[in-house]
Amino acid sequence: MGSAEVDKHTPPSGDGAGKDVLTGLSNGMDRHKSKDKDHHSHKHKHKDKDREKCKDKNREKHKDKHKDKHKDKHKEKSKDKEKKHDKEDRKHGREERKQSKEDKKLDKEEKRKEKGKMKDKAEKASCVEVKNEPMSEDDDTPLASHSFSQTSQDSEDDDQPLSFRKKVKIEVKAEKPVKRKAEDMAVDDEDDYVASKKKNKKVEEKKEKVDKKQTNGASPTKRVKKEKKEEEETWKWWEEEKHEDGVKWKSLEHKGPVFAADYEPLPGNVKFKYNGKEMKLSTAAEEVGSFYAAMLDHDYVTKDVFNKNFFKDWRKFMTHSEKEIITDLKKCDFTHMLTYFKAKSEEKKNRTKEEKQQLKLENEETVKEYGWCIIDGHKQRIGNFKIEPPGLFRGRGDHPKMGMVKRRVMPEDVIINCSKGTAPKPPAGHKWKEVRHDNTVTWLASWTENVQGQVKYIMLNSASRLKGEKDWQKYEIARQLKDSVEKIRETYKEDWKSKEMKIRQRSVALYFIDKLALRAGNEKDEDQADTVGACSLRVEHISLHEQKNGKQCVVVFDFLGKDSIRYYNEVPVEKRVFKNLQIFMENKKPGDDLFDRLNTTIMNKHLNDLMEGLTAKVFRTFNASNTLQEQLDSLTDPNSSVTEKILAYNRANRAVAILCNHQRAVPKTFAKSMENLQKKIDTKREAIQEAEQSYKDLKKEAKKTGSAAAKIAAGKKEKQLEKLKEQLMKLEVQATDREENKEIALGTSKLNYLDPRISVAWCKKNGVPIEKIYNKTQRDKFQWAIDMAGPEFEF
DNA sequence: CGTGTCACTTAGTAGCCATGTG
DNA sequence: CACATGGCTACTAAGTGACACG
Repeated sequence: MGSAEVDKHTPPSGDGAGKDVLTGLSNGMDRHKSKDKDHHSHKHKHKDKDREKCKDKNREKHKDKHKDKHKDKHKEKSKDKEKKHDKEDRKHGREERKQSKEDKKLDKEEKRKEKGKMKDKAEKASCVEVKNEPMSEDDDTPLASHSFSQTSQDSEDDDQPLSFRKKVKIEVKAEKPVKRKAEDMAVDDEDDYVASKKKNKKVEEKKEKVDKKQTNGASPTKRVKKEKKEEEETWKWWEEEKHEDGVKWKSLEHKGPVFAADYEPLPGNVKFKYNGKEMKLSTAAEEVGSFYAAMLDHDYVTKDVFNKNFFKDWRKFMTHSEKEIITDLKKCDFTHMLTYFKAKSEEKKNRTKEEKQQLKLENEETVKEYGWCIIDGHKQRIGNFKIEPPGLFRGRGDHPKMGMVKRRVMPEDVIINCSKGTAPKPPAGHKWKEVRHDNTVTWLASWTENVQGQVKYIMLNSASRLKGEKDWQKYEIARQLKDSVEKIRETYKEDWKSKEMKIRQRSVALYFIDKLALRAGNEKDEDQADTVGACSLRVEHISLHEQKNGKQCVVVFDFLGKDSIRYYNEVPVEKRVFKNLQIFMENKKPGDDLFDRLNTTIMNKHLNDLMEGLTAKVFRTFNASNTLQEQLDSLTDPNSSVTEKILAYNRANRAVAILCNHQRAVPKTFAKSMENLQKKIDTKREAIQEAEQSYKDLKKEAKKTGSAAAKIAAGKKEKQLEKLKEQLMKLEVQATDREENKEIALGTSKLNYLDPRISVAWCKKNGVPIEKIYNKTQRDKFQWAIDMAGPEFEF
């Protein structure tokens, strides 16, 4: 992680903002962590007790987890590299945040008690007080000094800070024997299905072509025409009628997932040493130990949390006597194991062609057998048909669970979902955990992973109908937003003036979501990395500057978002927003929620009222696609070469990636490859000069002598020169492109945010082959768009 | 209503592999 | 032909958001 992570934490370049050295974190960060511990575990106990009431099964596990929590609490973190400063700071902030949340909680509880008595009074009072929340209109007086907190303190419930988010997740609970859905669903094999219970709200798209779809593309003529391979790949599902609401398929048949290969014990000559002495480990302990050994070169092993988690989990796999001996990870010597693994992978690389061929074939075989399913009569590719192999959990950022052992998944853990009567056979000697026939979901198989306790799914590939249709629908909603966004913007701007704190917070958060394409920011548990989005921003994540770099009312954002990617941005905002932020931050500690009366549920409920189907993430899609469209319109010169057009496209794409903060680690080989490219350019330049010279000479000579041969030679040279120039141009374009791209990932936006029809239309309009924009997988994923968008399509 | 569960999308990266180059 | 290099795919973590339940 190390270097990569550091890279990530540098501000994104290119949008003109954010070049500063990180400052934002300094505010109040030196605060102390401490005491929170007690509160914390207290909380846990409560929770757990409650839970035990309902589900006593998990008792043991929970106890176990308790211990974890305690131990993990004290992070000693001794030697730390400078680079980690800000991270450290964050951690402190977090500790404090926990603490302050605890405090708030207590506060609130007390209040609640009182409330009973004072209810009537409070109610009356609140009406008044709400109105009294300060919000200076246009005047310039800073509001920072106003005190609203007093009043709001005792005001009624709905203007109270939301209750505090804490909830320490259920640690991997034992599976409860779920069945329900499958059962109350009277599924009949062939083509009966239950209408969904969900209400629908969907985007009705044009679905005229009902005629075409006499049974699933079974029309023989069609088949014959397509013949050959990918007949199914050209299944134009987008011309067919949609399933009725909530139903995802009518028939589904597959072979079940592929399990990870069994563990192969190390050969006897590969030794593990403890405290300098060789030691033969039991198979289980060896397997888990080898996970660690294989990561010895990785940055993870320098992290305390990682080591601690690993060691603790590892011990669970040891025999009694091993446990007794191995008590300190530091005394473990895995180097021999690592050497062995390295040698093995080297060996792998050096395999002969035949061996490789053989392997490839075998691979193809399993894909053929397990990589496809038949859904509604069509063969479709499965996205991930292999079950995740065991290993060490690699959480991103400061993940409290990094290093924990991810257990091997057995058939007994796996739930199969398919049509009745088509269940795949479990591997010999095993049974499935369950077979269900739920056609309201899209997954083929699922299991619960032990580290985070989340369900993992086997689903279809993105080229499939199931995924494609959803994707299409996503963009349709985004386009709808385009139509109403102006009104929505007016509304939230109006709301900045609202008397009600809650509404002002909501409107400011929405402004961020819209303007900056921030994510919604759901609440997170304490046992996940500490990252935020719009609704979960904390005071410590922004700083306000009346004046910065010649701009007024600048808000500096500096926080870790999804995947612990840093978001840094300096944004000039409207005065009203600025003032509101000042108020929101008043009397709060750095670790407190900026929008304490807001969460994503509230936000999304509001959004849904504004437009059916609207949620926070739609803004990201909309803004991304809209930006692309605008950028393409303005950057594309219809008279330029294809190369230049592609550069323009990439630039537009890049603008979106910057908007969405899609970063990547600078490729390790970047500097070198850049150098090489530069060299090439230089050589090319020289070549051009030479060519120019000899061209001139030839021309002169031709003029002088008038000989036809000389003329021809000159003409040839001219052509050559042109060619060279073109090559140079290409190289230069490539260089710029690469430089501008070094820490920006274009793929994510291309794949998830940009309506493919925009790109398709652009290609068609500008005579750019679609292959220049989309590779094979991408073309597969976007078949629908490629097929239906003409050059005139506009987002 | 708060909380947990479930399903599904979005995300970055490791490492494989095709490809071009010297 | 060996090798570097960049592109792509597979992988899986980490989000969002709907809904059920007590």
